[in-house]
Amino acid sequence: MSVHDARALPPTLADVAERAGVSRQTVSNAINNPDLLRPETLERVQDAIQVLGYLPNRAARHLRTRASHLIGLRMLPAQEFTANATMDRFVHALVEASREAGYHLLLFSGGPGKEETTAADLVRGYDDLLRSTAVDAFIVTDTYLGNPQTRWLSERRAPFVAFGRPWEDPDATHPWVDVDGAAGVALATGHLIERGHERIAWVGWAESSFIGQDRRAGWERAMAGAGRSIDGLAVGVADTVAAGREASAALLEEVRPSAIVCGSDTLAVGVLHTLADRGLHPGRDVAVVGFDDSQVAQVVPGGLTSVRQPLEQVALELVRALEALLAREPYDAAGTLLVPTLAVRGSSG
Amino acid sequence: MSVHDARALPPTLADVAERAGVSRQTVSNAINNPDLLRPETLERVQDAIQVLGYLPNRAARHLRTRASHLIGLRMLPAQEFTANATMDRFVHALVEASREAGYHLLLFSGGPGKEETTAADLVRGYDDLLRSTAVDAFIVTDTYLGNPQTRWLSERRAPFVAFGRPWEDPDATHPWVDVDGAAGVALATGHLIERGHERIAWVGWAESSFIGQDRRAGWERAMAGAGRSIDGLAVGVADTVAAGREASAALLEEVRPSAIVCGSDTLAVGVLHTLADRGLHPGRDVAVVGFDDSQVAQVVPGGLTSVRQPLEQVALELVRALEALLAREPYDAAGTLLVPTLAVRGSSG
DNA sequence: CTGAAAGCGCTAACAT
DNA sequence: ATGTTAGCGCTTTCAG
Repeated sequence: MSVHDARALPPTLADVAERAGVSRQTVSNAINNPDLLRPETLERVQDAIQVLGYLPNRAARHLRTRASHLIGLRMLPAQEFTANATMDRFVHALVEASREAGYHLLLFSGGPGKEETTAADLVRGYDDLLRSTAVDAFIVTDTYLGNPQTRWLSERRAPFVAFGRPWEDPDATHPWVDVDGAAGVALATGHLIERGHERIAWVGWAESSFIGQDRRAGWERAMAGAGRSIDGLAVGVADTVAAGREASAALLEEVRPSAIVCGSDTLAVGVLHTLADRGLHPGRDVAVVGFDDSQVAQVVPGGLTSVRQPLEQVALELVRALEALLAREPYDAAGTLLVPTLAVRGSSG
Repeated sequence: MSVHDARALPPTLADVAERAGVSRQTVSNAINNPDLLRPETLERVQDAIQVLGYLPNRAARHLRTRASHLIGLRMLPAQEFTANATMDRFVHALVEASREAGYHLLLFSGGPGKEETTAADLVRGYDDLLRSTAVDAFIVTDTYLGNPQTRWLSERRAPFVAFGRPWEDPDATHPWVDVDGAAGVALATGHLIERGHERIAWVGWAESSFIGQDRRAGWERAMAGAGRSIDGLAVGVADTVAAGREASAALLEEVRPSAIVCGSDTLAVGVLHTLADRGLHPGRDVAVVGFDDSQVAQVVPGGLTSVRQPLEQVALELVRALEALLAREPYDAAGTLLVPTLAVRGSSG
């Protein structure tokens, strides 16, 4: 690979054609339909491509084929710490997954500013990219916020796939991939039951979010499956460290659970604080499990056992769905539900 | 904003021109050189644009103007936790900053795989995007790895700006923005000195990285400025929690510092582990300061005081430099050094 | 199997 | 101040 001055214009099809002694379309065919060429010609063209370091001009190709090979992903402003970390891990996974499919990720941000957030503003970023034909499709991540994006994109018949179930709209027909939160929490709860815990409490979100309900359902299911009562063992609060701390303090006073399953690592960290306050040892005195396997779970003393979302797999499935969608191939499953794993660490014994 | 079927082709210049009763060029001028139009005509054209929901086709514009308005950013695979979190915060900031300048971020990933990492592989992503004219410029973040990117891009005369000083090549002429790690650590150390600490130890990286040396220099400078000896108070280890834990345990045995400044939050977490092991209270018995203001620093019980990089400002400066570069405007300063702040929490008293 | 012609949507350069 | 012409680099007809 020779060092080629980037200010000089890159070689074009015509340059390659001239060097190989063929016409431009033959070069085009060599790239897009190599089977059409006689092997001998093909090799000659490929040599020329190699020597010149030719790569098709994306703008020209995009203009002609109406395919940018770009996927739009909206980055929300920094949020609650656990949610953000998950998103960031997801972006990494997505970059890899889309690369293998020949796509690049185009990042854009929310509305025009924090001040006004009308319905139109909420979809502005999507709308602009769509109308300027900047991306081939979107990957939508914030389906749970109850915002109008998915519906708007559907109505507009814009190609997109979602990370997250269409909770509020069971009739939605777009492809989606989600992680089975209930299964993850059931896994965590089962793990604690196996370890002999009887009174396993739940500290989750107060907001009646679908995700929160889903995760809690996993705890209930596992408890019921083991014939355990859940009376007074559940509490719902805001998703903050302070709330987790207070809620767990009250639980320890009142129902004295031997283990606590949390709806998020944020809440679990709050529980760990409470244990520290009282000189209790996580895992020995009270077992604790979080959700999301954040960095905090990994470095906290002794480690925090946590449910880990298979984001790499989510990314892979999403890109696969997107490819099918853009190729107008029949898409067999509307939605895919992936099962998380449990990262077991000291806090569960 | 009417809901427009995205499968139908978006309106073009010609559509707007027809509706406004002008030529295509006039519409183009209305968008790019509105001053050339008579106010009356301009308004008519703008109305038509509004009604049709017209936005210029990016591929066509890109092809014609040779400007994609895309900035390439390479995402490295997940790394040590602190470094990753910083990168992710930076990406968020960059999305915002570039939006305001009319740019979007194009994410791409490292080499073709983990197996082979030849020199050519290391720049493959950059090379491909450059040759296919996919991006206008790059923002390079991993200048400290000693990899050939910056030099390669320079030789190739590809437009780029760097987050990070050209440590190894003082003759480099590309624009860069960096955070003054030494100043940050000096700030932290000064903070501890103010609080009356005499024996302030340093736990940093063993690897002779420039960044590590820079940060350590800040500690040395502050200590010297206050007339404190640093004899036996510095230790360099790998950037892991375990290493920070062991190093601090040894320090506490041998030189009994009253405060410990760390080269990273990772190391600081290790120090916190050691304190917990010995029943010591961070901030009361031994003060601890980290670097990077990671999420862990924020949620650890009592909180971890930490040096915070002004990444939002870094992003802003980088985009500003990039705009100047692409406009071939004179760039006054080759490099900009920004000063971090200190997020004070319980661990420093 | 290869080549010639047309055109994707836009803007730069030149007419008027 | 507005219109006309040409062409950015590519692929998709359609002929040979």
